[in-house]
Amino acid sequence: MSQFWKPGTERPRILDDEEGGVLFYSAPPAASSSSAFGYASIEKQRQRLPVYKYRTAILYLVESHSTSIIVGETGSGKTTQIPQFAFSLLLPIANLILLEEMRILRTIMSGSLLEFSTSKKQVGQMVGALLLALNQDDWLFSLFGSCTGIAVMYSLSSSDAQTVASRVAEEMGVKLGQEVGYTIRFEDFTNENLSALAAQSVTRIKFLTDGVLLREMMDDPLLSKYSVIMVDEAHERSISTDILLGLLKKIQRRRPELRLIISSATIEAKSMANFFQNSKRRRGVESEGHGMKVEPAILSVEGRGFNVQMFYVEEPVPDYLQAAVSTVLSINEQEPTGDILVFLTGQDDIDTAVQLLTEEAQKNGKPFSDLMVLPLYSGLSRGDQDLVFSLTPRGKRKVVISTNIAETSLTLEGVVYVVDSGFSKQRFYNPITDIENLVVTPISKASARQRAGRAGRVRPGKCYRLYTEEFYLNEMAADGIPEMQRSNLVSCVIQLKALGIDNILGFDWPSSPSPESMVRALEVLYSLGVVDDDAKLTSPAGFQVAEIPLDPMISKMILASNELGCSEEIITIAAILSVQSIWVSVRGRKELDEAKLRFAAAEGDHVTFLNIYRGFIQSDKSPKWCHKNFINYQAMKKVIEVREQLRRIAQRLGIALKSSGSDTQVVRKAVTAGFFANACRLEAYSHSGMYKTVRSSQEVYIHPSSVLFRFGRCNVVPSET
DNA sequence: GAGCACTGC
Repeated sequence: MSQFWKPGTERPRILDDEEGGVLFYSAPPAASSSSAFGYASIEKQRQRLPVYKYRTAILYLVESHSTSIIVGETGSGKTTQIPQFAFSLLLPIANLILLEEMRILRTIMSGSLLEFSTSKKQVGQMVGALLLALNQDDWLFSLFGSCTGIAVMYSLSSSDAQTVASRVAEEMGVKLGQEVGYTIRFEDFTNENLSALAAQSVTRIKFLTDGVLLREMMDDPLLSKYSVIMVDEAHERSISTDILLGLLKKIQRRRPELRLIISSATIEAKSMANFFQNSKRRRGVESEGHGMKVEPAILSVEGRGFNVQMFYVEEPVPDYLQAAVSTVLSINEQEPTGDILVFLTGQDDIDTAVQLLTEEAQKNGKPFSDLMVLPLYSGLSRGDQDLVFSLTPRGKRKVVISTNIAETSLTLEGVVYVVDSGFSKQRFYNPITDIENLVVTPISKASARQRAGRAGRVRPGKCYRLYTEEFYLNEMAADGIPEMQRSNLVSCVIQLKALGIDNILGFDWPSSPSPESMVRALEVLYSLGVVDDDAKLTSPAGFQVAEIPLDPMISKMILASNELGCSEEIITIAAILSVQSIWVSVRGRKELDEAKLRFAAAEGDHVTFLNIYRGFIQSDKSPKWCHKNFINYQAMKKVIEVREQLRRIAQRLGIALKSSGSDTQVVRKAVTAGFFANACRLEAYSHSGMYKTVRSSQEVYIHPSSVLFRFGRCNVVPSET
């Protein structure tokens, strides 16, 4: 069986890192063990992963610390292996725990964060002791005694959760959806039916997205089904990650037996440790009773990437786009084969660079004709994105020009050279004007390292940084600003409210958002009537809005459509608003504009969306129809999915599905009921089409992507009703 | 005349 440390044998050593505070574990490589699950070649692959030789160490840390922070670079194998390690701790319980006990335990553990009482905790310990008695040989099992023992890991994107889950299922030789499963927005591929326990096929390792885990907390605030929770890629610091980290810290106080594994990049590890350290001081004596270390453990696992040689420019470059293009050309001239990945900021830059390089290639003949230049950003159609993953033809060199989608979300094989502009587009939020902006901003050191690492996946690579070494060392921020501090917090605040966290300003965040943003979010929620004078969720509107997995302004619009009798239309609009864009991105704008005109409605974009949706349905959801009309087929498919989900939720909330037919006025009233906070007035005598917001007289203009941009500048925001 | 990247029972 597993090789974790037991009392009486030599204890693994934990060493202080010289750089201060970070603990490294020095472990002799584990002797290769025979696999319990066939698949020899897969087992060999597993053993080659750097994280594999830390197996004993990781098991030891997870047993003896309530929080373990694993610092692992890309390619270390932490995402697929650590859940399996944790699983081996849970396995014996799986065989012993009885159905009836599980049912009791669920009841015991499902109290809310606020209502959890001592007596319940005592029962939990009692059952824990019972399990311990069943396992006299192994003291470790008491640690997990009061749970059903499902290890969880949460992953950043839904496609990650899917691919990682199926990989892990394969490695363990089990069927996906049984012992190993995943849950993402539209797919629940798990088996949590307790009667499946007898058949041993109940899901014990579940991969899910942050959003799903947050939703699960609304029914089960203590996440009582899980005995180990692993938060993967915590350094990315998305809003959901930060909310989760704050909540998990709270849960730890109520469930000292819960084990957290946080996977993070090096630079963030210490601040993460500090965050979890603080909570335990307050907990004090209580945690000692469980025989666990109070301070979080940090373990560092090396990545499997190859060495990447760095190059910097000697002088700052005046134009990173030009610099990127000429760097690509000189790599192509001077360096041996290997694909090139260029990081720029956005679609505009990327299309320009692609055009420049393609022209250059045609102008110069060989060796430039061997270049295969491809753009990569999320707005591309599926087909165009797939080109990037196609094999590079023999004798060709692929040049992928990308946004930071290639930094974390997508991995390209075969890249040997990285050209890093040093910039990315980031969202910034101004709570005073209540406006979110995308701004080209210098990246952080953490991002720069991540980008460079992309060059070392297949063999030693080279990274060309279009900024000076001095800038990197002295001026670049170590980490990016957490999303929480750059965003509108309306959705975030209502989620916390729904979880029973009323003191938003006093919440223990990994990094606090500005009080202005939080106050602004509360203001909006108050004006929507979803929180009351005491900032508590109203009933039923507040609870209903929290139930709908959309921006509260959109949710309010859906509620309003019920009384106005246009819910069919409004859920269509809500579904379209929740996808990125239903238009394909085209370089030549003329055809796109003409296509838009075919659907454009004088009433504005929302009614235009309805026209498009109806057209799509009438075409029998035809991809051809989409292509003809410059509409993104993948996006429309998602609209159908989201709409179906919203329809179900609406029905559950008692919203009658009703169409207003050709009456668009009620539709506009419903839109206004949700979005009145954005109302603005056309300035009299303004020739530039300037509007001012009703709330704060902020200058605003119609966005060029709006149908109203071309249709003349009529004031389309209906007066409040 | 313009859209970094994700997510949601």
